[in-house]
Amino acid sequence: MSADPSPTLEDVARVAGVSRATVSRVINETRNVAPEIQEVVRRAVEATGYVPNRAARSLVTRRSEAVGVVVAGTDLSDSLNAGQFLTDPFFGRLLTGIIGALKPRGIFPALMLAENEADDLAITAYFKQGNADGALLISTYPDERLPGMLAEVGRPSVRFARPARPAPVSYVDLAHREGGRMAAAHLASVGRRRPVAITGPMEIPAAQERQAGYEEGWARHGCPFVPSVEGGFTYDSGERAMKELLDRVPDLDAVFAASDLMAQGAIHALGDHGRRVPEDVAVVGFDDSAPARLSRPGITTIRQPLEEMAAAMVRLLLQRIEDPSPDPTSVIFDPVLVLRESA
Amino acid sequence: MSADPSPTLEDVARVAGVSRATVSRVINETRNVAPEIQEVVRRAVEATGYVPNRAARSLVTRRSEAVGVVVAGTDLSDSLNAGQFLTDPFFGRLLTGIIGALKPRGIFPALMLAENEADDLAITAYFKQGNADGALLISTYPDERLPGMLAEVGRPSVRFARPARPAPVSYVDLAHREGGRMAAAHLASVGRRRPVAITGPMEIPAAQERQAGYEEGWARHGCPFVPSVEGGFTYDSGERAMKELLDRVPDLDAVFAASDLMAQGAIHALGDHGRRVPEDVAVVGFDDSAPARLSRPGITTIRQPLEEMAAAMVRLLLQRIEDPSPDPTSVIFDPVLVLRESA
DNA sequence: GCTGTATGGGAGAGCGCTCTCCCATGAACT
DNA sequence: AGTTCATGGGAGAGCGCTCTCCCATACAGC
Repeated sequence: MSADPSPTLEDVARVAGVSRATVSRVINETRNVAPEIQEVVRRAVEATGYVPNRAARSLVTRRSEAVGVVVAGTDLSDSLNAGQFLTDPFFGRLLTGIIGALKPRGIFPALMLAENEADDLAITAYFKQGNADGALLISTYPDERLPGMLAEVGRPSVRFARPARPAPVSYVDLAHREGGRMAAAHLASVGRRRPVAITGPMEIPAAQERQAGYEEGWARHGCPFVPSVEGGFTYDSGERAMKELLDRVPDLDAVFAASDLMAQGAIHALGDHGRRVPEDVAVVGFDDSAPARLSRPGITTIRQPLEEMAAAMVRLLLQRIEDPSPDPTSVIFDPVLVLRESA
Repeated sequence: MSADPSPTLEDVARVAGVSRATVSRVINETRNVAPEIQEVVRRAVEATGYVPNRAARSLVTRRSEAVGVVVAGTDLSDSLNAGQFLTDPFFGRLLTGIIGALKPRGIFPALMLAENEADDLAITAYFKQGNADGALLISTYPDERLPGMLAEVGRPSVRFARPARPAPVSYVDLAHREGGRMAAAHLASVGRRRPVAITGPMEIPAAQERQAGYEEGWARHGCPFVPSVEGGFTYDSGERAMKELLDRVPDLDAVFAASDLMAQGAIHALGDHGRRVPEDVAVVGFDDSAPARLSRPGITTIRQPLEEMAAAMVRLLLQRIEDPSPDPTSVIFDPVLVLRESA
């Protein structure tokens, strides 16, 4: 039933009665071949069950036709946290988008976790060995070494989110500032006047901009100062931050959390303090992840079009693999307000 | 700074003043080489920044030193569901475990989604091309084609969970029946007497066994009949099933849900009907996923040691890649009861 | 009828490795 | 001293492709 040694180009050529070169040309559509001969070759491929050997092809083309997805972050070191992050709906949506965009090209991405410098080295070596032609970088925290290291070994990369410092990397990002503005505008429109914020880690550009947009939005609505506490995007940090804010601003009536997970934590903390959501306090999250949909009350949130962003990352990367000469570029997407019960 | 064309074995050999073969022997530790010469070669590798070309190596060894992780399920077809599944903490923990176990071997797994027959074909072709030496299969639903197709092209596979029908595949699984028993025993031990169950999809062996164990456990505690409703492991299905059970068994005081997500849905449904958890109704989930930890009340659950199971999958697969001759084998792990507030 | 020019096919080198031979050396026996 | 044998190094084939040449043929233009 199964061919013992896989058939090679040579075998197909013999069956078709042509040369190896001709078969190769038909398969790769690399030069004109007479239609009759194409037909004969196709039939021979069918008959032999031929599938090109990727290693042999890669050896001469110097392309692997593979890409890597690198998940970087400072806090993946224990498996629980890493599980947490891979588990983050944010990541799931992004990954699904990437896989979907790659599928038509017959590419399945290799997944790597970069937790420390040793990993960066191992990953760079992996790329240098020719295992993959380029990288899609997803980090929770600004990690600047990898793009440079990969560029060094001639591998382009595309990052999700703008890097904190300039780096040889294209990126896809959201108009975070606009997202923050939308949150403020919505909260103001439902009559709130005592806003607070739970920000993301402020070393992350996205967190800075969400917050800046939020403050800007409130400034426009006549509220020049917004008390805020920094969180870490996680459930626990949201809960803790909310408690602190309730201490500092007992009469608050609106919360913007820079992630849905933090919003969920905040809502639970509010419940513990006897505040009803949204009657007493309105809460807006960020991301539109599963917790936003599933928890009670459903969380009103700012949605990132992650699937489309993932597709853009793939497009950008494949372009740069095809032609490495142009400088890195970027694409910015618009956020969308999703209304649920919490605000 | 960067070597224009990557240095080859030949280059290293020249620098070291030995033959290509000797350098290869040192790098692969494949035969005795005099210590002094080893040293010289190592220095030359260092000096040239040599990294072996994987394609060239694969071409002759017929090994890619890569493995694929195939995520299969019937309901991944729309990106939302796929995102949902990748997003499932269950999957995140498993994937993290796999990546961790593979890392010491310098292997980064290729991720593939199998949603339909075309995908199965594409995936099989991918393996046949020599892109990966073996597959780790994770399916939510029993999918039997892939192991056979992969075996056909000479690629071993290891499955998470026992296949519904016999297949040429090793597997790693949990003692689900024992898990069900533990749930019943715990609920009985906290004084409950009117148990119900929300099962997983009954075509899945794991769902059958959890339920069988649960019923067996209650039978031992003098409760021969346990009303149950079938769910689909999801939040919504848990919510729906709970409503139905409340209709049918208004005086129920214990619920075993075959997944944490369903348990969460059930708890919300109970809340909607004015039942307090755990005062009025005790709820036990399954998996110990993030929702079990994060939701209020925290869900008492049966934990699967997914990280260790993932490591076992990797071990089994690498063994079978090394030596394909032995028949597929399996490893079964024990569940652990994790106490939280819900029961 | 001769040259110029597309057009399409074949020959063969070579990508960077591994691995099987084969050979040189020296130690350990008879 | 001669033979055997273990040890370690080199030569070179060949893995399955792609791609550059080169050549055969056909056809147009003068």
